[in-house]
This record gives sequence, C-alpha cells and structure tokens, in this order.
Amino acid sequence: MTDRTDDRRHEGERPALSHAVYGISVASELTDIPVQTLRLWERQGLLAPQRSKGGTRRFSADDITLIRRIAALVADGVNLAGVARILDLRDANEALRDNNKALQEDNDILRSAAGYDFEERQSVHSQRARTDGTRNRARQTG
DNA sequence: ATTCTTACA
DNA sequence: TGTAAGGA
Repeated sequence: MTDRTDDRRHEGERPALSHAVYGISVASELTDIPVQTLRLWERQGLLAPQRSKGGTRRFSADDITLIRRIAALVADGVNLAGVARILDLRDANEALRDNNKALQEDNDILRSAAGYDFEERQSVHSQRARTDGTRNRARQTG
C-alpha cells in the first residue's frame, strides 16, 4: 500500500440526486442518448443541466432520470414540443396539488377555529348544490 | 482530449 | 440535419 489515500474504495457512495457531476459524454452513455441530442433537447427547453465554470454541462442523477423520461416519450412518438408541454403539465399538476393541499389545511384550521360542526357534510359539492337549490326554490315561491 | 457555440450547405 | 471551424 502506497500513500494513495485518495483512492475511492467506498463503492456504495453516490452523489446526491441533485448533485450535478456528470459530463455530457457520461450522461450520454448512461442514457444511450447521443451527445448532440442532449444538446438539442436542452436548446428546446427540455433540459437545464448546470454549467461548470468553464461553461460545460454538468448533469445530476435527477437530470439522468429526466432524460430517460423524455426518451420514453420520444420513443412513443411524441415530438419535442409535445414532450415540453407534457413536462409542463406535470409541473403544473404538482403545483395545483400542493396548492390544494395547503388550502385544505387552511380550511381545517379555519373550520376548527370557527367551531362549526361539519360532520354531516359529505363533500363541498353536495353541500353547495343543496344550499343553492334551497335558495332558488325560496326565491321562486317568494 | 473534450466540449461549446456558431455557421454553412 | 449533419459537419466543420475555432475558442475555452
């Protein structure tokens, strides 16, 4: 054993998923996507790998996963514009889900703070439909 | 040696 | 779309 103490013998160690460490050629080998295609996809807005100080692309494990998802869509015949829109829709859905969750939590807090008992209510929609119908009927008779 | 952008056919 | 030039 010489003093090559910087040899990496911890084979289980892996960079964090968001840690951008792979050069474009490594990303290409890992995904079986040609280097030029990766560059094209980035220009189309499908990818946004980090850049090193020198300006070269640095891909993270998350980027590799994204590349595989894009490749799957392309293999299904989706063109690049379609892929971009599908990815945007996914992001929008996540945002909507998060927002909805936050609203529900706010609602829970407000409900308990107000002291109302909504145990009988089955859903927002059935409740609203019932009250609207009652109001309309009252207006017609009166 | 590799990667990057730009440009040209 | 592919390839070559030229810089980092």
